[in-house]
Amino acid sequence: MNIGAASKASGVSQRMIRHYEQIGLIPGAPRRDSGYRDYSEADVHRLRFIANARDLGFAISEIGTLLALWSDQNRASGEVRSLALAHAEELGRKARALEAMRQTLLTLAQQCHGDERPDCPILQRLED
Amino acid sequence: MNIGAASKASGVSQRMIRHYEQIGLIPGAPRRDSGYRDYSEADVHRLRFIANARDLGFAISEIGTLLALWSDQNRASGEVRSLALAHAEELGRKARALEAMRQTLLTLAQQCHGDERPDCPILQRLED
DNA sequence: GCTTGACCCTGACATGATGTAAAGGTCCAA
DNA sequence: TTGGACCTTTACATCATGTCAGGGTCAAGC
Repeated sequence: MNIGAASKASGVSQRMIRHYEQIGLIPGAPRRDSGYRDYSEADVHRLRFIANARDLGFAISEIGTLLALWSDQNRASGEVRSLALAHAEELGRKARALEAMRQTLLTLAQQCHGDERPDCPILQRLED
Repeated sequence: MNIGAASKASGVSQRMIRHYEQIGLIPGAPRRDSGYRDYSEADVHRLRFIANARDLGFAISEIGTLLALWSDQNRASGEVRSLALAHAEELGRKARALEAMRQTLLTLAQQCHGDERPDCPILQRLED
């Protein structure tokens, strides 16, 4: 399977497939005489795994660990679980930070009459 | 005032002050004979404005608009308000996306016994 | 006056994940 | 055989920020 087909089947862009190969996240695909990369179903499976992990917000480095655990038949599920929980906590931190910014903005916007007059509590707050 | 003092007074790193100057977010500071940049209180004031806006998650391009509105005595507060509300909505979108990822992970982690056994619903989910 | 340490300058490289574009080789069907 | 769709590598861009190197400046103390 060429990289284009592997990309379509996995949902990972060609650009990122090559990138993952370059940074060592996935092994280099075997090449045909033409130099074209050749992918198997198992490769596509792994790429889909990566895409799913990205969709859950895991960073590339974490995905490296997940891939290692995935292919380790003797893994302890506790390891995967604590990695997931740590990541969930990090996501929560980020979400709360964004939400706090949002609340601040909503509060300020509420205090702003928002008409033609130049007077504006939002700008005043940014000044302090 | 040298850039170091301006940085301390405003909370913006020297690196970022130079960067903001380079991308045109702030005007270039006047130079002494030595080539050192020289900052006024007004400059520090503007830098603090930028730092506050960054803390509220505004992107540089948005801050450019905010700075223009800030220095426009004839601005309509409605403009600032709608910019802030649009940004708040964007923050909400991001926060909700992170929260959804987090919930998915927590649900999966709950279904994972998390012990020495290799069986793990989290990895199974990533496979699909 | 000289040294020393703290400060400043520019330029470059790095991050993380991804897109895009250029310049060129390959494959297949008509 | 030709055209179009595909592949290759390389390089540059994004966004905000850090850090480092190699060099100039300033001020205080000797």
